[in-house]
Amino acid sequence: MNKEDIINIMSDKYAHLNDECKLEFSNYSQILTLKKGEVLVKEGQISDKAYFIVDGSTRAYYLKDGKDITDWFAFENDFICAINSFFQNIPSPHYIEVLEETTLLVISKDDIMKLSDKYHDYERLTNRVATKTMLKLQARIVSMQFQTAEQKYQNILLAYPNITQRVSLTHLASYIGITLETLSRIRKLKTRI
Amino acid sequence: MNKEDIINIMSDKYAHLNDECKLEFSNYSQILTLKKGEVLVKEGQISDKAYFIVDGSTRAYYLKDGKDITDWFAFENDFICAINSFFQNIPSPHYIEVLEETTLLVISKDDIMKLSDKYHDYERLTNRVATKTMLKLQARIVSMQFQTAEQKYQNILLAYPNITQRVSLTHLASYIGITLETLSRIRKLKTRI
DNA sequence: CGAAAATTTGATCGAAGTCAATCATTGTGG
DNA sequence: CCACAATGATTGACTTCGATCAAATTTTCG
Repeated sequence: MNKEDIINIMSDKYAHLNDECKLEFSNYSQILTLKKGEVLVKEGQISDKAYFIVDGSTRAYYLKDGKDITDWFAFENDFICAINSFFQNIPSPHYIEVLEETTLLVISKDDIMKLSDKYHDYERLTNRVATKTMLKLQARIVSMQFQTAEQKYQNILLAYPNITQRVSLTHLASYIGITLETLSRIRKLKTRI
Repeated sequence: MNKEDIINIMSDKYAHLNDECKLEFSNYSQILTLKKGEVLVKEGQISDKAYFIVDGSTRAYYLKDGKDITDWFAFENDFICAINSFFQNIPSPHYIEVLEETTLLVISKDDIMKLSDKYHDYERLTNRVATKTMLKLQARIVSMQFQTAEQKYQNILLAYPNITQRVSLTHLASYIGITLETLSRIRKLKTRI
């Protein structure tokens, strides 16, 4: 896929961009293809890049006391960045890695800021991305606070019906805030009933 | 305080607004003063209003199986709205109430959208509000996922050192996702040591 | 094919929840 | 301005869900 097509998808999904804005965005961004397991961001690094997933999947995770905890998945037509580092210019607590062969569009924060200052359309697009992310985080807090391990699992299946085919149960369990063992037991019960 | 002063504070805190934009915002917004316990939004209501707290405090909460769970506090110079209802035009799962005598600036979603479409400055301001909220939610997820009840309490004290003087322990406990009894026990230990 | 990674299964434990009974503080009407 | 009801906070006894630790089994892939 070429950059213009990708930017059109983005424009359709988030907010309309005028032609001049699209063109300039195209000039500022690069297409990147990575193999499974390759790393976009490492812990401790200050990352000023945002990634739009054209095809494939990625996850952000931390190592908390040696344990690998997935904090975010991003699939086709999603954005991902090292959220704390990107917005607060601090060392990233997250790693970001690619879960399969993945094609991305990369743009730097500087360029996003230039585009946002110059084009109202682009400011609107980043606003929509932030707002959608905000709503998703809000829903996740409700899920974490009120749901049992089993409800959390059912809930993620509703949002992403085929997620178990795309990510390992280890990553999925840590994402919904339960242990791998508990997830395994929940799944066992479900197939029985 | 008059509207112009309030809008200047908002412009300073979030993103600069030009004079024309400030003036128009002033025309679209209303000052409202409420007494302790008065309600801004009720569960089930579709709320299209955003509130900027000039002075006082508010909280958003749900009734989950009869239990009152605080989901958000807003103090001076914070925004608050019924986040799900406002952005997705659905019945609000939240109530929003005023915790003490509180002065607010109210603006409707329609007017926010008009201002955002017309003024790049205003779009930028709403973008900043969404981004800040997103980062706060993200931090809260990390806190909920990794911290013990005691760490959650220490954590909220770091962010809001005098929060226990402004909100009841009942509300605080539910906000950090622990029971009132557990919070009480944590506080007892701390004063002893 | 065989090693490494992922998942399942089992046994045990503990942090925090629940339920229940005071105790303390606050605010209002007589 | 006090009484006392209502609300908020503390304390205790007990329970539970899901974590942890450990081992076995299955899957993946070089």
